[in-house]
Amino acid sequence: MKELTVNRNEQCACRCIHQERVDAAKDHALPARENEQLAALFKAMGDPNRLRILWALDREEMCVCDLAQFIGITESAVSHQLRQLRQLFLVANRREGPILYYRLNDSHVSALIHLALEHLREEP
Amino acid sequence: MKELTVNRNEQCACRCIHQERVDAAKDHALPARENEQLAALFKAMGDPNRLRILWALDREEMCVCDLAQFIGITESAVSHQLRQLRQLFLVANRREGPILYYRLNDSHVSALIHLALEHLREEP
DNA sequence: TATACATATGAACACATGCTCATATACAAA
DNA sequence: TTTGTATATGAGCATGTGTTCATATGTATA
Repeated sequence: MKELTVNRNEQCACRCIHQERVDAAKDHALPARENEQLAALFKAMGDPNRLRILWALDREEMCVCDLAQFIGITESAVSHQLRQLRQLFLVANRREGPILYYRLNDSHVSALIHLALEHLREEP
Repeated sequence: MKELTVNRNEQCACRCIHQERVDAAKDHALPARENEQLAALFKAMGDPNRLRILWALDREEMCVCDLAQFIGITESAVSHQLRQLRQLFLVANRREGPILYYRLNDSHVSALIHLALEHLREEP
């Protein structure tokens, strides 16, 4: 937090126009922790390769090397990305022998992607 | 694109298990351009301060210095973030004298946030 | 056990990002 | 025009991020 206008002494540091709006916004703000989690969720979906992974898994489950070949990056890179997605509960996996099959973890992820696509397709 | 197993000569460079899944994923993949735009949209929503801005504007329109005081960063920082959000059509503004009032640009943004919140609140 | 394969992990590096500061632009009133 | 206010923009910097490479872990088969 930083003061905004401190050129002369004894001047009000707040040059905000609508204090009541600021107060109302603070009252209705998301709890800090929830805000961070929500941002982390969107950020996770905000990388082109991670989004490709999610989009592909929305159709059918795939293993790491499938995804690597699909996207055109190393399996290591895919594995790193999948870890992020796992930690945020965006994807889950099941083991079948040595192979891990990844899938979307819940229907919200798919719904988020399709809703965002609607937004895109309405703009010029 | 990189070959994955090239230890011995004459070996197949593809060690992917399910070629048919890879092909199907490629068939159904989003066009590259749309994928980039979609990722950019989520990325824009994936920063804690930008998300605070969007959350606040979902209630009522606010000007730059309101937002700056609400969040606790400089007006310059808010302005930089608003530019990003503007360029992606997440927010719009209207001028009233010297003051610019910002608002959410369409209802999808609000819907996206609330849908994502549902996802959050279902996980442990 | 030994070998092969699928995946995970850690280190390192190039690049992107968000902030502040300084400065520019835009509008309104004197 | 001049002054004041609201916002925008560019530069610079510290931090974060995504990738690859090297290596470790885990599982099945010989």
